[in-house]
Amino acid sequence: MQAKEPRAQFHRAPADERRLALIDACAATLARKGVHGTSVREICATAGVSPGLLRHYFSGIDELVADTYAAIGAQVQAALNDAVEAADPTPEARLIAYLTASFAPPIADADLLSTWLAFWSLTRTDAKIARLHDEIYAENRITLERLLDAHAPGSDHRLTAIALTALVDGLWLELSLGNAPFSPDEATVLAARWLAALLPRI
Amino acid sequence: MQAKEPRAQFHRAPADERRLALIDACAATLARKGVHGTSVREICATAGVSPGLLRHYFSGIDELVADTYAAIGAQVQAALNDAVEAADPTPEARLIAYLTASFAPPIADADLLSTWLAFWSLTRTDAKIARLHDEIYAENRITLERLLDAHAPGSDHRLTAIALTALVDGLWLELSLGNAPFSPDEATVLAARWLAALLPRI
DNA sequence: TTCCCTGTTATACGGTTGTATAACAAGAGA
DNA sequence: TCTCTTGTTATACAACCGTATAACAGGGAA
Repeated sequence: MQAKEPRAQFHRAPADERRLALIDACAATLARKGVHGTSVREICATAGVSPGLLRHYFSGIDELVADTYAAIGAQVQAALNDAVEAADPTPEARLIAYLTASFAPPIADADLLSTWLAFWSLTRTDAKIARLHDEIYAENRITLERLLDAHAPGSDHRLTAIALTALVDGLWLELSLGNAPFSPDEATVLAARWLAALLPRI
Repeated sequence: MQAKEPRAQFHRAPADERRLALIDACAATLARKGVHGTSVREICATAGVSPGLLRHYFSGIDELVADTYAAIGAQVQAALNDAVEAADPTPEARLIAYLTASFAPPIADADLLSTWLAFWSLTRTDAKIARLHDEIYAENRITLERLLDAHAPGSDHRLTAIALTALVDGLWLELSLGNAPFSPDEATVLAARWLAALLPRI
């Protein structure tokens, strides 16, 4: 005979804290199980919470994913900015630091890539995700253009920033996918070399 | 009252043809619906075939996806090679053609990107997909190194090929995601400029 | 201590998933 | 024309999906 299970104990958390826990759990699940394996139940299990609670804080799983994108995007941008601030205060060192931060943790990370791939793959079908993508990449590009301008003032760095972003993204992708035919150090060398080729000393 | 539906007419196809049709349908579904919306039923509906048939040709949906990756990868490599052969027969023109073919159809294509993202996202969890990825990228890199060597013989082009691949991948990604802040023509200009910076006249 | 609001859980629902299986019929070979 | 192989369909199944709802209980307010 089946004894009736007592209702599980639980803790009432402040709204902000619970929302953040769900966002973290969403990112972790996307990283570990991929888009395919990410469900309401899986996310809530990771967060240690009953499945129904998700809809108490979010209109649905789509909104949670979008909010997770925004949060992860901000984390990445913050990590990049931290790297810049930790570098020597010369324009060139700051620029190199910004470019090469993508080749070391926490940015070069298989989990982060898995999460990011999930966001990319939603860009086609979810307009909100597409808008977030545009915002995040625009901010990234503007930051890079500013650093380029500090290093070589006056000229137009739009295309240079676009190309450097593409290079870094491509190297980051291969590194994070695993089994890359080059090391993080080599990626750093490449970024520095290409920067020097494009921006000879003024 | 429900009249009993007559069994649908069907056509017996050669094995190769049916397998190919299912692979095409799988790619189309991944492109149109994303990983999330790609199911056995969806693929078979796209192929105009009953759901059970998939398992007559593949051990399951995972094997079909892997075979689709191999097929699409071969198509991409073929398109790149076609671009090279259509170019002027000078080493430089062939090299540029290889690099910039990624910025025009059929390679710069939102559908292809969606499919590719699905493959990438499976790399973590599916060892077969990971192995395919390594093979496809290794072949791509070797081809590029050969073209580089024809243009500037003698030196070691490993890192150059890696960097050019990363640059092209990054530009291709942004172009295919849509709303890129640059045009395909600008991407072509960038690839040519960076190539010139790395490989000054011999 | 008691009350009461509401964050949280448990459960239910219809729909979809991947796979298994048996019945059917297309179409080649005799 | 007939037979037989087998490619194909139809159906069934348990497990899972996202969401809706009502009952419960944590814990601050009084």
